[in-house]
Amino acid sequence: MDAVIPRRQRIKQQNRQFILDAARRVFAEQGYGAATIRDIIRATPLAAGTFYNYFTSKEDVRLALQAEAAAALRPILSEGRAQAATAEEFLSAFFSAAFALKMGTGAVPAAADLSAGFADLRADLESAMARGLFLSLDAGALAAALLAAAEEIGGRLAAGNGDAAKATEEATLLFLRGVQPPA
Amino acid sequence: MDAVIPRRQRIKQQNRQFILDAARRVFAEQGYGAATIRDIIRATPLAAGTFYNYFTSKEDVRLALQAEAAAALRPILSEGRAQAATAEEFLSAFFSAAFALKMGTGAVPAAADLSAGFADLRADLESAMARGLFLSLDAGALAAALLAAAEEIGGRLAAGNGDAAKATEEATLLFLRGVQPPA
Amino acid sequence: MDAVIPRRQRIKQQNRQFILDAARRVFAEQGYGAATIRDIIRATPLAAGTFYNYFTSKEDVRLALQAEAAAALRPILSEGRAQAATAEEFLSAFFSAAFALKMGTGAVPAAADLSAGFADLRADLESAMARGLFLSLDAGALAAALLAAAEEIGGRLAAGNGDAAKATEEATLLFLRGVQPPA
Amino acid sequence: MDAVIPRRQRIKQQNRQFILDAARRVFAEQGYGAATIRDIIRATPLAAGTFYNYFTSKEDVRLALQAEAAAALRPILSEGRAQAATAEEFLSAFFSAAFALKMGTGAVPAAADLSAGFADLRADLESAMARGLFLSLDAGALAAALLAAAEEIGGRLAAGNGDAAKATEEATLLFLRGVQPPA
DNA sequence: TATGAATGAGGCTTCATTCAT
DNA sequence: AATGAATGAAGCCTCATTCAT
Repeated sequence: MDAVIPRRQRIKQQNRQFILDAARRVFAEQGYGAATIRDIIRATPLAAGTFYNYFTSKEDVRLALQAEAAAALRPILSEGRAQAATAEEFLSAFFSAAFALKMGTGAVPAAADLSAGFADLRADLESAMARGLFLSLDAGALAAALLAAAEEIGGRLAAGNGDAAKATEEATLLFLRGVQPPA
Repeated sequence: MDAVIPRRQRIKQQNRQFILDAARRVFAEQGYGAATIRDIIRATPLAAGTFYNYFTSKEDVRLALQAEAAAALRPILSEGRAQAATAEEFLSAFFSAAFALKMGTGAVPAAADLSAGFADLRADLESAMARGLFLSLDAGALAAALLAAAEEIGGRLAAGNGDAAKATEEATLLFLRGVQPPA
Repeated sequence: MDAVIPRRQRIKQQNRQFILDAARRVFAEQGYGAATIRDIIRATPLAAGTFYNYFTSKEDVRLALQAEAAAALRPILSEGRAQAATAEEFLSAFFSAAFALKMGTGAVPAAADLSAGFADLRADLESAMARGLFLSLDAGALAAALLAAAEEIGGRLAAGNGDAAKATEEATLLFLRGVQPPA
Repeated sequence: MDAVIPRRQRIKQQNRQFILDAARRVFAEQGYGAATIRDIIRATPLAAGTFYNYFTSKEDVRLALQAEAAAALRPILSEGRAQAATAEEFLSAFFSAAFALKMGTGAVPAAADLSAGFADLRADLESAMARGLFLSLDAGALAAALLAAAEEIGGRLAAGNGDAAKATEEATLLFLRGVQPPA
């Protein structure tokens, strides 16, 4: 027999999700700063006052959204990296997952903000450096560079047309061997 | 004989600059979306109505600011790259100029948005690839990756503590040779 | 056999009292006008909707509170006056009881609004005038003056520091013999 | 030639007065706590936002109103008392002025809140006590009692029908000689 | 051309009240 | 009865914009 979830609670959960989904759309369209709470509830079947039964401010929604994204991104972004035996596998896994996310082909709601994965990526990089997979660089800076590059290139893929596989390959090579032609 | 600029016109020019400078500060502090025209004029010695003698909207100011930034950034970001004889020189010149800008040590007002230099960088990269300085990659993607990395790492430098010289060196090496340890 | 009060009814009585007590506090703190029904229920362990099982409006609560206060004040304020043989005893009994109430040392919940005792005081005064204890004045005006003075001076006692006994004596003399120094 | 007051400034002054007058009416009708800023501007020919060009809050208006009342009341309430040679003259001058104010027969806008005169009255009383006109009592308590009585009795006069002259006489006698019948 | 007050739309938040559970 | 979430009206305040001076 299925779990008997009380109806009230189910609706509460659903309304909360209405707001989060609407906020994701609105933030993506207008940017966080320009978005208003009214914009969010207007993108919802709920009444104005109902917003405050779930969140206290726009910032509050953003934090919830971030937590949600982090929870969803973490396993996807991390899975390939943990098993990577070489730097190439690591980078390839990272860019592949990141581009999939940005292009919405992943299982994760669109408008994913990769920055949610910063801490994980950094930790994975430090671990990989310790294992000798990577040169020892500033892991924070490298994580920032990888995420920023993935975000930008991924955005370009998502916006126009582009081949995620080829982009993954190029990005991997870029960060693997750099731009210097072989001597 | 020096140019005789009528007094009226000089004041006009000055007021326009008041608004642009205030807008740069305000946009940097609050983000473009969250900023209001009132915020801008409040950061100015001018009266509310005066804004509309110079600009028609917040967007209008943003475009002017972008044009200004592009004009100011172009020579600074480009100068070293044009003369670069090797990829290393090219990258080093780029990151050095970019970090200087982000840290406000450059001659350009802070809060510089590096994206204004995208088109130039891309062109420089294509030229460098043609000359064999760089591997032939997607120049757009590479420009995006370089700018994004510079923006992120530069932001980290500006925010906390960091050594621009060392960051320049690391970033240069990262993009020059990649992360793969020598065989 | 003791009265067997059904449990249900006991709880109902208790909830009603919760609301009345909370309302007294809230009205005292914010004033009747500024207080909201939400303020009242928030000062209660009850849920929002429950309020409407007991009262229909803020005004409704106020009336109930007033009736309660009148019922509680009446015997206290009246007891001494009824037996007073002289004007001095009358006034002394009145001020003593009033100040005790205002200072919360009486048996009655604080924040007592003395105006609830107006009608009684007026009647007592008329009776006392008829007995020749008092000069024949406008009993309504005198009652108003006595209550207002007691309220003000009592408020001063409750707020700051003050000696109720001394204040009672002074107020009694003030209204007994007036401010004129003996010839 | 008359003073040339710039038109803009005249209108500003007028609008400020619109708001103050409206606020006085609204506070008198609904009480300060229950009144809303919207109520005030609705009682005005001005637009909603205009309120904030003049005041920052309801409290701000109240303070301005109080200052205005104090400025208007001070000379009226004080004039007779300063010259009073006897306690009777003092009290008579006080009650006469106070009742005139409350009944709106004075030159001062109605809804006057006598409490604005507290500090002055207290000072006058202390001075009168020093001159031996009054018994030495707690001047603060006496001022409170007089104002409260004047407010209450004055309110009764204003509300219903009443003879201010007779009320003045009775109140004067009450505070002059007290309620005790002559032995 | 600069000023700054007026305007009313619209965003934020809380409220009274209802009603399914 | 008690609960507490939903509703939308309404209060608070700031905004973009206009326009008389």
